Amino acid sequence: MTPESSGPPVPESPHADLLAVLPRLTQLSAAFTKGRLTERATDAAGLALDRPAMGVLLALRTADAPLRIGEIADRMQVVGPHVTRQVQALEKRGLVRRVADPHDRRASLIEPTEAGTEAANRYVTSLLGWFAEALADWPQQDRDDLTRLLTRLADDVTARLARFDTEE
Amino acid sequence: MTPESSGPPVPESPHADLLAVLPRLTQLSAAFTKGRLTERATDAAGLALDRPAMGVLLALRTADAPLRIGEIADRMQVVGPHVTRQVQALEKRGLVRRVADPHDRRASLIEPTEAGTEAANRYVTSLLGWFAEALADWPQQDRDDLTRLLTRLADDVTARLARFDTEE
DNA sequence: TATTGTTATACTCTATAACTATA
DNA sequence: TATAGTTATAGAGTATAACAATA
Repeated sequence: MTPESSGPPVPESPHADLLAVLPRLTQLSAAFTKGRLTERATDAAGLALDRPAMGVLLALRTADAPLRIGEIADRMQVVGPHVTRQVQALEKRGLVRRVADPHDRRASLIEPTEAGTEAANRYVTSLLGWFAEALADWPQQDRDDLTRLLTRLADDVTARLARFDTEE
Repeated sequence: MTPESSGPPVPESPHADLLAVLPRLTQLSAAFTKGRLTERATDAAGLALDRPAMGVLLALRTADAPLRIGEIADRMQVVGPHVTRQVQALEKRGLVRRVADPHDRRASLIEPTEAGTEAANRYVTSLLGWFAEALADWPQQDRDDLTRLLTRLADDVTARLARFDTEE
Protein backbone atom coordinates (compact mmCIF):
# COMPACT_ATOMS: atom_id res chain seq x y z
CA MET A 1 0.00 0.00 0.00
CA THR A 2 2.02 2.92 -1.26
CA PRO A 3 1.05 6.45 -0.29
CA GLU A 4 0.18 7.53 -3.79
CA SER A 5 -1.90 4.54 -4.74
CA SER A 6 -4.47 4.32 -1.98
CA GLY A 7 -5.56 5.22 1.48
CA PRO A 8 -7.72 8.14 2.49
CA PRO A 9 -6.93 11.37 0.66
CA VAL A 10 -6.49 13.25 3.93
CA PRO A 11 -2.93 14.44 4.56
CA GLU A 12 -1.15 12.87 7.49
CA SER A 13 -1.93 14.51 10.79
CA PRO A 14 -2.17 13.50 14.42
CA HIS A 15 -5.62 15.09 14.67
CA ALA A 16 -7.16 14.52 11.29
CA ASP A 17 -10.37 13.47 13.01
CA LEU A 18 -10.84 17.02 14.22
CA LEU A 19 -11.44 18.10 10.68
CA ALA A 20 -14.72 16.23 10.88
CA VAL A 21 -15.94 18.93 13.24
CA LEU A 22 -15.95 21.61 10.57
CA PRO A 23 -18.33 19.91 8.14
CA ARG A 24 -20.68 19.27 11.05
CA LEU A 25 -20.76 22.92 11.96
CA THR A 26 -21.39 23.75 8.34
CA GLN A 27 -24.13 21.16 8.15
CA LEU A 28 -25.82 22.53 11.25
CA SER A 29 -25.63 26.07 10.00
CA ALA A 30 -27.07 25.06 6.63
CA ALA A 31 -29.80 23.01 8.27
CA PHE A 32 -30.94 25.90 10.43
CA THR A 33 -30.95 28.24 7.46
CA LYS A 34 -32.59 25.90 4.98
CA GLY A 35 -35.03 24.55 7.53
CA ARG A 36 -36.01 28.14 8.20
CA LEU A 37 -36.14 27.36 11.87
CA THR A 38 -36.02 30.96 12.99
CA GLU A 39 -38.67 31.92 10.44
CA ARG A 40 -40.97 29.22 11.77
CA ALA A 41 -40.36 30.38 15.31
CA THR A 42 -41.11 33.99 14.43
CA ASP A 43 -44.28 32.86 12.69
CA ALA A 44 -45.22 30.92 15.79
CA ALA A 45 -44.63 34.07 17.79
CA GLY A 46 -47.03 35.93 15.50
CA LEU A 47 -44.30 38.11 14.06
CA ALA A 48 -43.03 39.05 10.64
CA LEU A 49 -39.39 39.70 11.35
CA ASP A 50 -36.30 38.48 9.61
CA ARG A 51 -33.43 36.87 11.42
CA PRO A 52 -31.28 39.95 12.03
CA ALA A 53 -34.17 41.89 13.56
CA MET A 54 -35.00 38.92 15.76
CA GLY A 55 -31.37 38.83 16.77
CA VAL A 56 -31.57 42.37 18.05
CA LEU A 57 -34.72 41.63 20.01
CA LEU A 58 -33.06 38.58 21.53
CA ALA A 59 -29.96 40.54 22.42
CA LEU A 60 -32.12 43.02 24.31
CA ARG A 61 -34.01 40.23 25.99
CA THR A 62 -30.79 38.52 27.04
CA ALA A 63 -29.34 41.76 28.36
CA ASP A 64 -32.53 42.43 30.29
CA ALA A 65 -31.67 46.12 30.22
CA PRO A 66 -31.75 48.96 27.68
CA LEU A 67 -28.72 48.92 25.38
CA ARG A 68 -27.10 51.46 23.11
CA ILE A 69 -26.81 50.77 19.40
CA GLY A 70 -23.10 50.19 19.71
CA GLU A 71 -23.54 47.80 22.60
CA ILE A 72 -26.04 45.73 20.63
CA ALA A 73 -23.64 45.67 17.68
CA ASP A 74 -20.82 44.44 19.92
CA ARG A 75 -22.92 41.68 21.40
CA MET A 76 -24.16 40.58 18.00
CA GLN A 77 -20.67 40.85 16.55
CA VAL A 78 -21.86 43.03 13.70
CA VAL A 79 -21.23 46.65 12.71
CA GLY A 80 -23.25 49.65 13.79
CA PRO A 81 -25.15 50.53 10.62
CA HIS A 82 -26.58 47.06 10.53
CA VAL A 83 -28.08 47.46 13.98
CA THR A 84 -29.41 50.91 13.16
CA ARG A 85 -31.60 49.49 10.41
CA GLN A 86 -32.83 46.54 12.44
CA VAL A 87 -33.78 48.80 15.31
CA GLN A 88 -35.67 51.07 12.92
CA ALA A 89 -37.63 48.07 11.67
CA LEU A 90 -38.40 46.99 15.24
CA GLU A 91 -39.45 50.53 16.13
CA LYS A 92 -41.91 50.67 13.24
CA ARG A 93 -43.50 47.47 14.50
CA GLY A 94 -43.71 48.81 18.01
CA LEU A 95 -41.43 46.13 19.46
CA VAL A 96 -38.72 48.42 20.77
CA ARG A 97 -38.54 52.08 21.72
CA ARG A 98 -35.74 54.57 22.22
CA VAL A 99 -35.18 56.43 25.43
CA ALA A 100 -32.73 59.27 25.81
CA ASP A 101 -29.38 58.42 27.30
CA PRO A 102 -29.12 60.89 30.19
CA HIS A 103 -25.32 60.89 30.08
CA ASP A 104 -24.70 61.23 26.34
CA ARG A 105 -26.98 63.04 23.99
CA ARG A 106 -25.35 61.45 20.96
CA ALA A 107 -26.66 58.07 21.96
CA SER A 108 -30.05 56.65 22.78
CA LEU A 109 -30.95 53.55 24.71
CA ILE A 110 -33.03 50.84 23.09
CA GLU A 111 -35.48 48.87 25.14
CA PRO A 112 -38.18 46.38 24.19
CA THR A 113 -41.79 47.43 24.57
CA GLU A 114 -44.27 45.23 26.36
CA ALA A 115 -45.18 43.75 22.99
CA GLY A 116 -41.49 43.24 22.17
CA THR A 117 -40.82 41.39 25.39
CA GLU A 118 -43.82 39.16 24.89
CA ALA A 119 -42.86 38.47 21.30
CA ALA A 120 -39.34 37.56 22.29
CA ASN A 121 -40.64 35.23 24.96
CA ARG A 122 -43.00 33.51 22.55
CA TYR A 123 -40.15 33.13 20.10
CA VAL A 124 -37.83 31.60 22.65
CA THR A 125 -40.53 29.27 23.93
CA SER A 126 -41.22 28.08 20.41
CA LEU A 127 -37.57 27.54 19.60
CA LEU A 128 -36.96 25.83 22.87
CA GLY A 129 -39.86 23.49 22.36
CA TRP A 130 -38.62 22.53 18.95
CA PHE A 131 -35.14 21.99 20.23
CA ALA A 132 -36.28 19.89 23.15
CA GLU A 133 -38.19 17.69 20.72
CA ALA A 134 -35.21 17.26 18.44
CA LEU A 135 -33.07 16.18 21.38
CA ALA A 136 -35.81 14.34 23.24
CA ASP A 137 -33.90 11.11 23.63
CA TRP A 138 -30.55 12.59 24.58
CA PRO A 139 -29.21 11.58 27.98
CA GLN A 140 -28.76 14.53 30.29
CA GLN A 141 -25.05 13.81 30.41
CA ASP A 142 -24.74 14.28 26.66
CA ARG A 143 -26.67 17.53 26.77
CA ASP A 144 -24.35 18.83 29.45
CA ASP A 145 -21.27 17.66 27.59
CA LEU A 146 -22.42 19.24 24.36
CA THR A 147 -23.03 22.59 25.99
CA ARG A 148 -19.71 22.48 27.78
CA LEU A 149 -17.64 21.40 24.78
CA LEU A 150 -19.34 23.74 22.36
CA THR A 151 -18.81 26.66 24.71
CA ARG A 152 -15.15 25.82 25.07
CA LEU A 153 -14.76 25.34 21.34
CA ALA A 154 -16.34 28.71 20.64
CA ASP A 155 -14.12 30.40 23.20
CA ASP A 156 -10.92 28.72 22.01
CA VAL A 157 -11.65 29.42 18.36
CA THR A 158 -12.53 33.03 19.10
CA ALA A 159 -9.38 33.48 21.15
CA ARG A 160 -7.19 31.89 18.51
CA LEU A 161 -8.65 34.02 15.75
CA ALA A 162 -8.17 37.13 17.85
CA ARG A 163 -4.45 36.40 17.74
CA PHE A 164 -4.46 37.02 14.01
CA ASP A 165 -5.68 40.55 14.60
CA THR A 166 -3.00 41.09 17.22
CA GLU A 167 -0.28 39.83 14.91
CA GLU A 168 -1.34 42.16 12.13
CA MET B 1 -40.52 36.86 44.29
CA THR B 2 -43.48 37.11 41.96
CA PRO B 3 -43.18 35.87 38.38
CA GLU B 4 -43.62 39.27 36.83
CA SER B 5 -41.23 41.15 39.04
CA SER B 6 -38.00 39.20 38.85
CA GLY B 7 -36.20 36.02 37.95
CA PRO B 8 -34.48 35.20 34.68
CA PRO B 9 -36.42 36.34 31.61
CA VAL B 10 -36.28 32.84 30.13
CA PRO B 11 -39.67 31.12 30.01
CA GLU B 12 -40.05 28.02 32.12
CA SER B 13 -38.77 24.87 30.47
CA PRO B 14 -37.24 21.60 31.52
CA HIS B 15 -34.38 22.08 29.05
CA ALA B 16 -33.78 25.79 28.99
CA ASP B 17 -30.05 25.12 29.18
CA LEU B 18 -30.20 23.68 25.69
CA LEU B 19 -30.93 27.10 24.33
CA ALA B 20 -27.36 27.98 25.18
CA VAL B 21 -26.26 25.74 22.34
CA LEU B 22 -27.71 27.98 19.66
CA PRO B 23 -25.76 31.13 20.53
CA ARG B 24 -22.60 29.04 20.57
CA LEU B 25 -23.22 27.76 17.09
CA THR B 26 -23.90 31.32 15.99
CA GLN B 27 -20.74 32.51 17.68
CA LEU B 28 -18.66 29.82 15.99
CA SER B 29 -20.13 30.58 12.61
CA ALA B 30 -19.50 34.29 13.06
CA ALA B 31 -15.97 33.67 14.28
CA PHE B 32 -15.06 31.58 11.26
CA THR B 33 -16.52 34.16 8.92
CA LYS B 34 -15.09 37.23 10.60
CA GLY B 35 -11.74 35.58 11.29
CA ARG B 36 -11.61 34.79 7.59
CA LEU B 37 -10.25 31.39 8.45
CA THR B 38 -11.00 29.87 5.07
CA GLU B 39 -9.53 32.90 3.31
CA ARG B 40 -6.32 32.51 5.28
CA ALA B 41 -6.19 28.83 4.48
CA THR B 42 -6.71 29.44 0.76
CA ASP B 43 -3.98 32.07 0.86
CA ALA B 44 -1.71 29.57 2.57
CA ALA B 45 -2.54 27.12 -0.20
CA GLY B 46 -1.45 29.71 -2.74
CA LEU B 47 -4.94 30.13 -4.12
CA ALA B 48 -7.31 32.99 -4.80
CA LEU B 49 -10.66 31.29 -4.35
CA ASP B 50 -13.67 32.31 -2.35
CA ARG B 51 -15.38 30.02 0.09
CA PRO B 52 -18.02 28.54 -2.21
CA ALA B 53 -15.44 27.59 -4.84
CA MET B 54 -13.26 26.05 -2.16
CA GLY B 55 -16.31 24.14 -0.99
CA VAL B 56 -16.70 22.54 -4.38
CA LEU B 57 -13.05 21.57 -4.49
CA LEU B 58 -13.33 20.03 -1.03
CA ALA B 59 -16.48 18.14 -1.97
CA LEU B 60 -14.61 16.60 -4.88
CA ARG B 61 -11.65 15.80 -2.70
CA THR B 62 -13.85 14.17 -0.09
CA ALA B 63 -15.70 12.16 -2.71
CA ASP B 64 -12.40 11.03 -4.19
CA ALA B 65 -14.22 10.43 -7.48
CA PRO B 66 -15.62 12.56 -10.31
CA LEU B 67 -19.05 14.00 -9.49
CA ARG B 68 -21.86 15.46 -11.52
CA ILE B 69 -23.00 19.04 -10.92
CA GLY B 70 -26.18 17.86 -9.26
CA GLU B 71 -24.30 15.48 -7.00
CA ILE B 72 -21.98 18.26 -5.85
CA ALA B 73 -24.99 20.48 -5.18
CA ASP B 74 -26.64 17.77 -3.08
CA ARG B 75 -23.52 17.22 -1.02
CA MET B 76 -23.03 20.94 -0.47
CA GLN B 77 -26.73 21.39 0.24
CA VAL B 78 -27.04 24.17 -2.31
CA VAL B 79 -28.87 24.52 -5.63
CA GLY B 80 -27.51 23.61 -9.04
CA PRO B 81 -26.93 27.06 -10.57
CA HIS B 82 -24.67 27.92 -7.68
CA VAL B 83 -22.44 24.95 -8.37
CA THR B 84 -22.38 25.67 -12.09
CA ARG B 85 -20.75 29.04 -11.47
CA GLN B 86 -18.24 27.76 -8.95
CA VAL B 87 -17.18 24.99 -11.27
CA GLN B 88 -16.73 27.49 -14.08
CA ALA B 89 -14.45 29.54 -11.84
CA LEU B 90 -12.45 26.46 -10.89
CA GLU B 91 -12.20 25.44 -14.54
CA LYS B 92 -10.79 28.83 -15.50
CA ARG B 93 -8.10 28.40 -12.88
CA GLY B 94 -7.28 24.93 -14.07
CA LEU B 95 -8.24 23.28 -10.78
CA VAL B 96 -11.00 21.04 -12.13
CA ARG B 97 -11.89 19.65 -15.53
CA ARG B 98 -14.99 18.16 -17.09
CA VAL B 99 -15.13 14.73 -18.55
CA ALA B 100 -18.06 13.39 -20.53
CA ASP B 101 -20.48 11.20 -18.66
CA PRO B 102 -20.59 8.07 -20.82
CA HIS B 103 -24.11 7.20 -19.70
CA ASP B 104 -25.83 10.59 -19.96
CA ARG B 105 -24.93 13.24 -22.48
CA ARG B 106 -26.84 15.89 -20.57
CA ALA B 107 -24.39 15.67 -17.71
CA SER B 108 -20.66 15.91 -17.35
CA LEU B 109 -18.44 14.67 -14.58
CA ILE B 110 -16.25 17.09 -12.68
CA GLU B 111 -12.87 15.97 -11.43
CA PRO B 112 -9.98 17.87 -9.87
CA THR B 113 -6.84 18.32 -11.92
CA GLU B 114 -3.45 17.49 -10.47
CA ALA B 115 -3.15 21.14 -9.45
CA GLY B 116 -6.62 21.04 -7.93
CA THR B 117 -5.87 17.99 -5.83
CA GLU B 118 -2.63 19.50 -4.58
CA ALA B 119 -4.34 22.79 -3.79
CA ALA B 120 -7.07 21.05 -1.83
CA ASN B 121 -4.49 19.08 0.11
CA ARG B 122 -2.52 22.20 0.98
CA TYR B 123 -5.75 23.85 2.07
CA VAL B 124 -6.77 20.99 4.31
CA THR B 125 -3.30 20.74 5.80
CA SER B 126 -3.32 24.43 6.61
CA LEU B 127 -6.77 24.33 8.15
CA LEU B 128 -5.97 21.22 10.09
CA GLY B 129 -2.81 22.74 11.47
CA TRP B 130 -4.66 25.80 12.62
CA PHE B 131 -7.39 23.75 14.18
CA ALA B 132 -4.95 21.49 15.97
CA GLU B 133 -3.29 24.57 17.44
CA ALA B 134 -6.57 26.02 18.63
CA LEU B 135 -7.43 22.77 20.39
CA ALA B 136 -3.89 21.94 21.44
CA ASP B 137 -4.67 21.43 25.10
CA TRP B 138 -7.88 19.50 24.70
CA PRO B 139 -7.87 16.00 26.18
CA GLN B 140 -8.40 13.32 23.58
CA GLN B 141 -11.60 12.30 25.33
CA ASP B 142 -13.08 15.76 24.83
CA ARG B 143 -12.12 15.77 21.16
CA ASP B 144 -13.84 12.45 20.68
CA ASP B 145 -16.90 13.55 22.62
CA LEU B 146 -17.18 16.77 20.65
CA THR B 147 -17.04 14.96 17.33
CA ARG B 148 -19.55 12.38 18.46
CA LEU B 149 -22.03 14.84 19.96
CA LEU B 150 -21.77 17.32 17.15
CA THR B 151 -22.35 14.59 14.60
CA ARG B 152 -25.41 13.38 16.44
CA LEU B 153 -26.70 16.90 16.87
CA ALA B 154 -26.33 17.60 13.16
CA ASP B 155 -28.09 14.35 12.29
CA ASP B 156 -30.94 14.86 14.76
CA VAL B 157 -31.50 18.45 13.74
CA THR B 158 -31.42 17.57 10.06
CA ALA B 159 -33.86 14.71 10.61
CA ARG B 160 -36.21 16.86 12.63
CA LEU B 161 -36.20 19.63 10.08
CA ALA B 162 -36.85 17.13 7.31
CA ARG B 163 -40.13 16.33 9.06
CA PHE B 164 -41.36 19.84 8.31
CA ASP B 165 -40.98 19.19 4.60
CA THR B 166 -42.81 15.92 4.94
CA GLU B 167 -45.67 17.54 6.83
CA GLU B 168 -46.13 20.21 4.19
C1' DT C 1 -42.82 14.59 -20.54
C1' DA C 2 -39.05 14.43 -17.00
C1' DT C 3 -34.40 15.53 -15.93
C1' DT C 4 -29.64 17.87 -16.21
C1' DG C 5 -27.56 21.81 -16.51
C1' DT C 6 -27.03 26.86 -17.77
C1' DT C 7 -28.11 31.83 -17.89
C1' DA C 8 -30.08 35.77 -15.90
C1' DT C 9 -31.97 37.87 -12.07
C1' DA C 10 -33.27 38.69 -7.24
C1' DC C 11 -32.87 38.24 -2.35
C1' DT C 12 -30.64 38.05 2.43
C1' DC C 13 -27.26 39.41 5.38
C1' DT C 14 -23.48 42.18 6.45
C1' DA C 15 -19.62 45.45 5.51
C1' DT C 16 -17.42 50.04 4.15
C1' DA C 17 -17.53 55.03 3.26
C1' DA C 18 -19.17 59.52 3.96
C1' DC C 19 -21.57 62.38 6.90
C1' DT C 20 -23.97 64.71 11.24
C1' DA C 21 -24.25 65.77 15.94
C1' DT C 22 -22.42 65.73 20.35
C1' DA C 23 -18.38 65.07 23.60
C1' DT D 1 -10.38 65.80 17.52
C1' DA D 2 -12.69 61.71 18.93
C1' DT D 3 -16.95 59.14 19.38
C1' DA D 4 -22.14 57.56 18.52
C1' DG D 5 -25.09 57.06 15.24
C1' DT D 6 -27.17 57.45 10.49
C1' DT D 7 -27.53 57.22 5.43
C1' DA D 8 -26.14 55.38 1.23
C1' DT D 9 -23.73 52.03 -1.24
C1' DA D 10 -21.29 47.71 -2.08
C1' DG D 11 -20.23 42.93 -1.63
C1' DA D 12 -20.58 37.84 -0.60
C1' DG D 13 -23.34 33.98 -0.82
C1' DT D 14 -27.26 31.66 -2.29
C1' DA D 15 -32.01 31.18 -4.30
C1' DT D 16 -35.69 31.35 -8.02
C1' DA D 17 -37.26 31.58 -12.86
C1' DA D 18 -36.84 30.75 -17.59
C1' DC D 19 -34.64 28.16 -20.83
C1' DA D 20 -31.76 24.44 -23.61
C1' DA D 21 -30.44 19.83 -24.49
C1' DT D 22 -30.97 15.14 -23.75
C1' DA D 23 -33.39 11.10 -21.70
